[in-house]
Amino acid sequence: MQDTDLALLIDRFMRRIHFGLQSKAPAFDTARVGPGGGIVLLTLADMGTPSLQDLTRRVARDKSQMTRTIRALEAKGLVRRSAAPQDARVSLVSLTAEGEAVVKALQGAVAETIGEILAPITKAESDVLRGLLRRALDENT
Amino acid sequence: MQDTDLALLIDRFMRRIHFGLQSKAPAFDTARVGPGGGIVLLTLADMGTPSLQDLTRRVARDKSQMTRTIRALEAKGLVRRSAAPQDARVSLVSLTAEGEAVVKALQGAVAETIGEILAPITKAESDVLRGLLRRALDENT
DNA sequence: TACATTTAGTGGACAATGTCAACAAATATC
DNA sequence: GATATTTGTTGACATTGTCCACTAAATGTA
Repeated sequence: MQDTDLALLIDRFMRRIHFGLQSKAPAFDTARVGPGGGIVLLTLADMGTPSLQDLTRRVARDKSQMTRTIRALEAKGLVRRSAAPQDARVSLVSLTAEGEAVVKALQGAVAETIGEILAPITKAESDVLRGLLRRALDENT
Repeated sequence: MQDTDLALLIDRFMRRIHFGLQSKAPAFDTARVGPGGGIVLLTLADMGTPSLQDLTRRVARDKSQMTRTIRALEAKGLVRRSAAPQDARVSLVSLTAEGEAVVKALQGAVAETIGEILAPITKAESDVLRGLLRRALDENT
């Protein structure tokens, strides 16, 4: 089955990124943010000030997990929470100045790692790759 | 940073697959093989009879983790180990008949899930996607 | 042959993450 | 106003990841 292959490829890509970042750890270990925290920080940089729930949906993790991840990031001063004006249930999450600095370092390390992985294909092709993934993932739900 | 986006997209894709499969669980829960076991089984179907080490490298997991995963699959009768003729250290892993049956069910579920995720793009485009990923991941190391 | 070195796999211990269910508070619905 | 739904929190537990030490077999080297 061809589609099965795609799943394995995606998994391998994920692990490659993981290992690549790990090997660069000393260079970007700005605040002992693990993989989980890193994904949340990068996503936050992309979303601005989402509610905890929107953030949870975007990264496709469990609510409870997100509560704990955010609390850890907050304790490190990288993230800030504020109550939503119109709805006292929701809490809005955003990066602090310190958090943004960590994000910059993270982005550098991730970009470098991705660059290494994508070395066999051209820049134009990697643009195609990104475009296809974005269309597939953004458009449904 | 654009490349950072790609990392987040890959992560989201991975999670999508995960959730998609989970929602189909009753249909393919042939032997209570978790995500970890599933990846190993699918990879085995692709590799034939690799050494434990080759398998470990391919799925990019830790040796010790692989030892345990294989043992669990073996206990379920899905996988078989044999000593390598020329080198008594290495143990070769392969699917049993029962294992192949489970793989077939898995492949069906995975293909269905991937199909749903890739709905927004055409078949030709998904071929391009797979081709690019394969070239990026297969060619280096 | 005798020895050190490398390689393949195993096992233990612990951290991080995933998952599920129960829960309080705020809001929406009727 | 009574009830249901949504948002986030907490607890408990399973799965997975990671690191390190260790055995046994193979390889290299004197």
